[in-house]
Amino acid sequence: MKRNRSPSPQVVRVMHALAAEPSRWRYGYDLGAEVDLKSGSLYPILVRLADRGLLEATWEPGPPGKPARHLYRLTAAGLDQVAQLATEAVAQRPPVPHRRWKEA
Amino acid sequence: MKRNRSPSPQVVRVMHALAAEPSRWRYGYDLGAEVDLKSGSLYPILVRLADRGLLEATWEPGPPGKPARHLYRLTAAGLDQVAQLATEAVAQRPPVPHRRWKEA
DNA sequence: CCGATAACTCTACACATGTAGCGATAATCG
DNA sequence: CGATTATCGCTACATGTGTAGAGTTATCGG
Repeated sequence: MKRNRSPSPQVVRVMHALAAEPSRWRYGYDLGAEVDLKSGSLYPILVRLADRGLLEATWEPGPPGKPARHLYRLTAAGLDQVAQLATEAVAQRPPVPHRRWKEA
Repeated sequence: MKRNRSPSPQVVRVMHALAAEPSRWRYGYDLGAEVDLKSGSLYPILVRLADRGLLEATWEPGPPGKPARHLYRLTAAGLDQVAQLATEAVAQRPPVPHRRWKEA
């Protein structure tokens, strides 16, 4: 059965980092430093978010001797979701017994 | 003053590895495993040998996400030198008091 | 033969991406 | 509510190149 987990704190950190400047392309190494996640946690997260259509991805060729960079950016859907998250954060006060992430 | 050191055992190992199949292009990571040298020892050696004209180098583009490979191969001069080394190894028996590497 | 020092090797680190596999967590259904 | 199990996060490893800096070695001039 398909399950819909609510975004983990790690995912939220990544999305916020990307949302800070939504038009800018970011790459893993960079984001990992900012958000304090190791490659083994971060890359799977990025791939999953991209699979769900929340991120779009490209490659930046990269100078000889250094690997090409995999670039990511929020899609419209991704931005929406960040907004949603913020709304929920505000709504977290009232004792509406736990409501979670609802698929769009 | 410029000095002429005789090839270190590490350098000899690298040159022999390359001499095993002189027409084949090899790259650092690969050679490092074969010859058991870490990058920090190997790359400077390769660069120095290339500077002296004993190796020739190219780049192999490399798939996205992985760095381009820096390829190396012995030049004619390089092969010569390997031969020279072998000769000296044979000549090492007689007590000719230490003769070293003579510039071509 | 000896001392100055060029030349060298090695340990760390930085850059960059990604996978395998294990254990934790949480959504869904009975 | 409680068990099942999809989904997730994390550690470790693999691939690859290269530099900085510390310390070592050995060549050459005297």
